Amino acid sequence: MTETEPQKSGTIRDRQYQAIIDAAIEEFSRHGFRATSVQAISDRVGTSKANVHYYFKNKETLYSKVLDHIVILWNSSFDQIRADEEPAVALERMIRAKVRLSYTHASASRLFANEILQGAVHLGNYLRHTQRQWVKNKVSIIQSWIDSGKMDPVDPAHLIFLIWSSTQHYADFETQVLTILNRAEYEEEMIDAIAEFLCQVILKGCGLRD
Amino acid sequence: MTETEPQKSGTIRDRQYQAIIDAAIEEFSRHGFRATSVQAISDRVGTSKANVHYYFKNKETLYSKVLDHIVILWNSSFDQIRADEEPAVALERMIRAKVRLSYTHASASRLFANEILQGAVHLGNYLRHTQRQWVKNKVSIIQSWIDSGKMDPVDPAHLIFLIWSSTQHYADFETQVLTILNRAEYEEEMIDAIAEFLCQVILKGCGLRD
DNA sequence: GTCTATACGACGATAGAC
DNA sequence: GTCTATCGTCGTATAGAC
Repeated sequence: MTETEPQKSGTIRDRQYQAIIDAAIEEFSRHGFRATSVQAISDRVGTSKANVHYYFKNKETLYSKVLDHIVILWNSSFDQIRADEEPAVALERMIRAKVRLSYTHASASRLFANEILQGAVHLGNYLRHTQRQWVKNKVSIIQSWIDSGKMDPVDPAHLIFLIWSSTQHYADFETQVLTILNRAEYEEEMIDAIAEFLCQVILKGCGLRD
Repeated sequence: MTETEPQKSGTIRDRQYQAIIDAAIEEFSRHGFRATSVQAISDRVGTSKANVHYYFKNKETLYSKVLDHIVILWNSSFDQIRADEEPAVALERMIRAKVRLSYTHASASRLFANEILQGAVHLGNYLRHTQRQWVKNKVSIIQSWIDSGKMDPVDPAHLIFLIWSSTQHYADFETQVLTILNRAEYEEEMIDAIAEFLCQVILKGCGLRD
């Protein structure tokens, strides 16, 4: 955190700021940018519409701050896999971390999905620079594992997409998954079972098990 | 098609009706229900807002008609896999069909994703009945393959979710995928490569290859 | 620092002329 | 069957009282 970013505890201002951000994540994640009203956010905080505008000059900047928040979370959570690791170990760690992230930060995941689905208007630069570079880096590591015969020759970029899609699915399509499985909400053991299932199929699918 | 559903060709009424449905799919798929305006739909058709209200009494019923449209498409495209088939053949056919569907009907896929993401308010009944039954049926077929030792013991429901998520990803997260791969749009050969990649990893991951 | 009041545009929807 | 005009509501955003 920098000194320009308010802290959770401290002055009323800082607590209000954080409360608005938290409420905004929930609202934006369910309805996207356009369909979310400042009224809904202020209701959730328990303050007035006008007060939200006092802290954030308009809806756009509030949305941007929320996205910044999530991008920082994403970047810090994306595991740094290294070329000198065993691919089975590194990929399993990556899959398990992403499954947990989808569980602990489901709203953030849905907000991200909403933004991409609608064309990533506000995240274009992040995708083009930060994330493209991140993928490029991981692709070259995976390729080095393939070249040294440690795993099957699979397309590294699509492997990353497969890990992203299969793990995020449980956050983004939570409603569908829970409805079909006839559950009210996820439980710890179900999350572990999902991680175990994905590790089994994906790692074996890359020639890293059995 | 029933006689209550207008045809593509025929009277002006029928052509207009279909044009509005098509435009609505595009708008709703990008922005979801709430953030889509009837104005945007009528602009896309090239008619007036009032005229859309002449064909559909309100936004809600238009949205419902569009969802019906997509559900029918989904149901007719979901391959009927049978217990007496070889699992490798049946699952490969299912994966390839879903990859193609994400390519040829990307907007429909995104609209569906938007609806689930926002809590599936309009699709709750479909998920609870039609789709849950469909999954139940496929789960028992996959389980029979496992019981007869034809494939590894993997959780059948999660296998279906894996196939759904990994294939839909290329439609729903199209913007992210294309940006990271630095492409303007998908090409036929890329779609084939994706299908091949997913078949390789998922089938091998279930003990159905090598 | 928070609240009331309000401006003003866009929205969904309808009525009525043609 | 389509168009213009218009209604009431809700949206974002601001000004000013306290």
